[in-house]
Amino acid sequence: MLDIKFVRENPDAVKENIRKKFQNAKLPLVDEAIALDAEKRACQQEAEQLKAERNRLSKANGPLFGQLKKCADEAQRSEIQAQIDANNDAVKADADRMAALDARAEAAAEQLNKIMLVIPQMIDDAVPIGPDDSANVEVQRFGEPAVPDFEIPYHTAIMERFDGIDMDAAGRVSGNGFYYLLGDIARMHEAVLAYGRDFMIDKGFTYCIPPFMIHGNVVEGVMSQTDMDGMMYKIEGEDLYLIGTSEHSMIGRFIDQILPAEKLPQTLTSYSPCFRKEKGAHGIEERGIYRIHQFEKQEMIVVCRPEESKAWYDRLWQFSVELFRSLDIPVRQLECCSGDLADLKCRSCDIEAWSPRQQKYFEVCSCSNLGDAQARRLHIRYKDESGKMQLCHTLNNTCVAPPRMLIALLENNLQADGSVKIPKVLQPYMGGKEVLVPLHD
RNA sequence: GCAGUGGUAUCGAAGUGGUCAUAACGAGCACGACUGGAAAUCGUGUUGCCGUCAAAAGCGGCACGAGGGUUCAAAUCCCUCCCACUGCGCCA
Repeated sequence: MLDIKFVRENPDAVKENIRKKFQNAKLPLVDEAIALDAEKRACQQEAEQLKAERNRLSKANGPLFGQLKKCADEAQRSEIQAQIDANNDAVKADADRMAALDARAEAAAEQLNKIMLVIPQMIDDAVPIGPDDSANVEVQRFGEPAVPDFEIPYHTAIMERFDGIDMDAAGRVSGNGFYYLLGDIARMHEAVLAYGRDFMIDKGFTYCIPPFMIHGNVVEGVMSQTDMDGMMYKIEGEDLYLIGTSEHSMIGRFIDQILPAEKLPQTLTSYSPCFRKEKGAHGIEERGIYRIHQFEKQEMIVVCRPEESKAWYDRLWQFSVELFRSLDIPVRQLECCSGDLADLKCRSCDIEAWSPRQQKYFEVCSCSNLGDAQARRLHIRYKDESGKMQLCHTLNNTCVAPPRMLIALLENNLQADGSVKIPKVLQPYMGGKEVLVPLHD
């Protein structure tokens, strides 16, 4: 969501940004937006002049009615009454024109808003240019991606050795995309979450458990229309959506708020289940608990001053790297290219964990700087030292999403004998266990 | 879920169709005066959005929980919805 004033003054930059994102079909929207904006303002200006006149005449009637009540003289009374009638007639004369102008301005504003929701956010200079995810750029690796000399089974197969998963029952009960986790595997799931939570608390973040359902206007504020259609589950008959990530309710928390400057930055780590339709995403490597309709996640979000968001972005993704390295999981940072970047984002990168089975990296965290896009839609502002209102910037990053991260954890800690080492930092959350021994083959 | 009460600026609160709603009154906050310094006291200031403007000032429009309606004119009357509090009911 860009500022229409910015679009008006920098149409070429906005178009260039659209080209960089390989969305040339949207190029005409820029001129359409500018035309609609001009139409809106012209109608608004004329309507406001008429309203000013109406207000003046109506206000003048007030004292006249007062005089009318007090006055006994018949001649004077009819004179006052004539004046009132003249005022009323003058107001009525312009009523139709005013209504028409209002309607035109409103129609233009509505259409303009639709377009503005679709014009992408200006991307950060650091974003590599490319058409789709194939052009994403590996920036850095952390840890040695080891390949063991024994075979690593698919993650559901590993879990089954511990009687840790029941996909069949989940299918019967809820359909494709759900899971039952059991025993030590379920406990490990919670251990990872709890560890992630404490990790972020140690970084100074405030732990939060948010609402898991939110109103439609909040959903529209935090994500683009296309993302919304492909992700969000709506509650029938209510203005409520199941959240796709706690980012939605966490950023929504600041809707219509003017934050005192000293309350920034807001740094929060939130737990929630996440519900996603995952429309159209299927494949051989997406079975099991890799891509599901419901999972749990520890998230981190930051609301800060505009000039601080770039620094926070770097800090946030580094937290993810540090967390995964503390669990001995090799990771890499993958910078999202312009074409793969969601329309609301200025910059985004994934932290990917090493899969020794596939011998490649797969996404476990996603870190994004939304700039002022969410703040503009949700009216999240702060008053700076000079008393001026400013939009905040918002950022979010996965701390840990256990079902998917369990895949990395199990694969990277699997031993030749089928047991799974429990990383030291997780042991306190696993009742002190150092290793999980399979119950059967 | 039912009933009652309420929602006005940073907070409390007055205002029940016009004749000072940006909003009385009280508090808070900021600045100034007084003081050796402070308290107290006195004075001044203190909503946001949009438009106009290069910008500021100024001017105009909009906003009294949200959205509609009646009217020349709505915080005030009517309708729908939301939220909070209290009581009852139900329920982890």
